[in-house]
Amino acid sequence: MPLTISADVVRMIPLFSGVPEQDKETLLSGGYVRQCARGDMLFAHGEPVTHFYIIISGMIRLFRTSPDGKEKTINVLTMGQTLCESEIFDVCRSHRVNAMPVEESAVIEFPIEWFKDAIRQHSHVALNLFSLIAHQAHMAEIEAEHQATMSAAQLVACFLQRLCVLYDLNLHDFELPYSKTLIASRLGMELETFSRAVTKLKEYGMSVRGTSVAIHDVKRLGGYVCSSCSVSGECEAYHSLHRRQDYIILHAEGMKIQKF
Amino acid sequence: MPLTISADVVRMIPLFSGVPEQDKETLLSGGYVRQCARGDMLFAHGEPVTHFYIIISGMIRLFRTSPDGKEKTINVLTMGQTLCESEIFDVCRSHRVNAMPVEESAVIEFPIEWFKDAIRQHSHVALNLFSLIAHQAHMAEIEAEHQATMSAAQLVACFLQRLCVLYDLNLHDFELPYSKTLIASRLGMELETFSRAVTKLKEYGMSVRGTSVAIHDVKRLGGYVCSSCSVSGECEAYHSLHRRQDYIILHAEGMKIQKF
DNA sequence: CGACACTTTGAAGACGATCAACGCCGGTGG
DNA sequence: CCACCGGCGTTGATCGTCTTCAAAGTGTCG
Repeated sequence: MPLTISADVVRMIPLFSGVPEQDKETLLSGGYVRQCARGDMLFAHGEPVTHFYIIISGMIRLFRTSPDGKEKTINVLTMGQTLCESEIFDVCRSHRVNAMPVEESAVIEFPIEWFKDAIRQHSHVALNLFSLIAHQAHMAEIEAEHQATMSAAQLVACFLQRLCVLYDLNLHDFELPYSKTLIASRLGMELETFSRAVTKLKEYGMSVRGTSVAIHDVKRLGGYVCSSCSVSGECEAYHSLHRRQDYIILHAEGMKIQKF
Repeated sequence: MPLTISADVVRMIPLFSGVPEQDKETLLSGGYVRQCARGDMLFAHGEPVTHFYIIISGMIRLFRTSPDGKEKTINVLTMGQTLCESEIFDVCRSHRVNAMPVEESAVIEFPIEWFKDAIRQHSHVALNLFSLIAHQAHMAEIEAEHQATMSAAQLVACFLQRLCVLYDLNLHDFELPYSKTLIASRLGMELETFSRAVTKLKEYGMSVRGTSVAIHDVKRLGGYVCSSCSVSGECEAYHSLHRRQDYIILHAEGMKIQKF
């Protein structure tokens, strides 16, 4: 059954940013709320794409399995974020990833045909979806570049600082939003490698105790660098605290120079 | 000055696929042809984004430079492909990459405001642009996953087979479209590593002599696997020869098992 | 023929994966 | 209350892979 979603949650949905309240209601009324327990599959790689999803609570992990049984986490999504943005437009109508809640979660699901029709009639949402996908493409490119050029320690330093931007956390003292095992998998490295990377980063002004992290010296860790001006180096630390995901650390410079 | 572009070239532009001839003409009339010599910069990382580009001849390399002076090639584009698809929508109005012709090239350039206006009036083009960006996002994700999970030899095997699909080459005998140095940089590895990877692949049914490559045994190299059905393994080799870029090798299975 | 760009090969070193052992903690059952 | 267990994370040792540096080989074009 359609269900009223708390206004706080609706405000967290980037897809709806700037969209008139009335349109949001119309759109939400076409969705059904689905609860999903930790470990259930929301959908699996290869299954036909039937819905578009908006997460309203919890945390969902996207991952792929390789033939030798290893799992690579593609991303971890939380409240307000969406699933299958580009899959619903793919000529090949099946899921490209597995989606599984890390913890008890709830999503709103929209039948794809209904949803495609809806965005045709709500151009503002279409535009948001467009910039969302454009942004994802950008981030994925950066990700690929990082994987190809950065050391494990750099990847970790970069990721943790981006986490702070994304979740609006206080750099100088925050809690990891999910387990180290999950972070390691997200970064495409082994848990042991992650653990050692963290140890290394302690020499660079970062302390970690369980899930509590404190980054004392941002600049020593590489600092925030806007992906668009990293060449000229005009970006300042904290440039990124505007909760803009496209500010990322492109190069943890200090670390590279000091070759730890 | 606006210039008439050969119909053959226009047919190669995915952005225009399915668009009425008349609309193509209208759109093209808003662009100016720009010649660009090998080694010139078409635009540089950090500069303001002023145009949208369609390549009409030659080959253009996108790359970024890290603070320690290393260059990472993001992609190599040829006739029919476009530049700055998502950059023109970015809130941060500056280039995210450097663009430099590998060889004498020509592009049509459109002032971004004019172009944005044009796609508003040509919904078919807008839709094409949308699916182009969605596809790029997908490929970038795959790329990041590959970088994180594949060995150098697997990356090379995968890349070469994708090249054949992309450029419609005969797997059993084709010429590399660009230098090994460029391919290595594109794959984020050193030239030496690339060279050794190729040597290794010779044991797996591939011969390379200069720029001539022949893949004798596709299945031994990992084969083509559709990214959407790789789990079930129902895809056949040659599944991908339909010149569909979204068919890629997700896992070079044989190679992994044989652990070369 | 020589200059130069491009590529290959070898040897040494850095880095990450893997395997194994152990510590820590929260929960369950006796 | 304690013993046991399983999930999670750390640490150490070893091994394979990729980078780096150095040298030599190949090819093309003037």
